[in-house]
Amino acid sequence: MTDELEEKCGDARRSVPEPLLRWTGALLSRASQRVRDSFENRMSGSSLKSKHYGALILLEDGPKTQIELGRQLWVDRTSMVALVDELESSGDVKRERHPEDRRAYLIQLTEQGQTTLKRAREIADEVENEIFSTLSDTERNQLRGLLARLI
Amino acid sequence: MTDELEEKCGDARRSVPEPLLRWTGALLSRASQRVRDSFENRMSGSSLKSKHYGALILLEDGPKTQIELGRQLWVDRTSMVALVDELESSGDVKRERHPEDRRAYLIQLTEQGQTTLKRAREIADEVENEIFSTLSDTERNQLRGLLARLI
DNA sequence: TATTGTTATACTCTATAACTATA
DNA sequence: TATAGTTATAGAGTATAACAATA
Repeated sequence: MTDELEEKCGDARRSVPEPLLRWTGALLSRASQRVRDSFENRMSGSSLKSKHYGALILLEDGPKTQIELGRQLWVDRTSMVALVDELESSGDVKRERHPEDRRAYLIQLTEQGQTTLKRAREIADEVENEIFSTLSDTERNQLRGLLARLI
Repeated sequence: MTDELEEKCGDARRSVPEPLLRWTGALLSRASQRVRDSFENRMSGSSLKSKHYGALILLEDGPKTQIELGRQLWVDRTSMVALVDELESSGDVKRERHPEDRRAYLIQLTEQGQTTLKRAREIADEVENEIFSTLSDTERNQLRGLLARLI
């Protein structure tokens, strides 16, 4: 989003025009965009975008092949190459050969990746606090529960 | 999303990996993507995307300049040109000169645009019925209410 | 001087097709 | 034959900068 638009639409951003309120797709799209923008603004200076954050979260469970990571992130295998390249060049993950399948890599978190993940998680918490500031704790959990059920 | 991925991830799509469930950004992003994909798949054959649908909804209230439409849709004025071009060439809107400001156009729905809007709204209702099938009516309204409050 | 609409342009994101090396 | 990873490439989508006409 341009600064120009950011500035001009500062209010529009927080006020969805009434007719759009009835189209849940619009609500979801704005909410999603707001969270992503806020996260990436707060991470500025770092090259870590929300997709990278998602990858780090999934890798915390243990190493995964690019294909498996892509499946869980809903990212095409050809796009996974660049995603992992970026995480590797920032030092947050490394590619290790899969011991039982020489076609595949196992992507794993480095120590630095664990630090990055920790910081990103703090940022993500700040984002939620900002964006959900109008909701009570009960309502935040309600929202998460409802969203989890429709995916 | 590729057919290949669609096929392979048919389940993954509906099951967000547990660690991602805690990051609301991921939930919102998937839900938003699901609604948009479903809408655009059902509209296939037509060139109407969700942004166009949003524009038609807003124009139902009456004619608007491109800038005003862009503000409400959260679309840059340079991107509005193509968006309105597309709606105009499909015959759903027309550009009329603004009577009080000769720099501006007033974009207005054509009769065909009203028909298109009606059909798109039916599709959107189908999408909501599909995606919210796991939620009761009360829960659907709850979700919409919560989303509306955080935007 | 500022704003509306426009073009040219560039950058990101993501998808397709074709390749390699393995299985 | 099929799969993991890769490359090259092309198509959306969207941003920036600069311009003409008008305010």
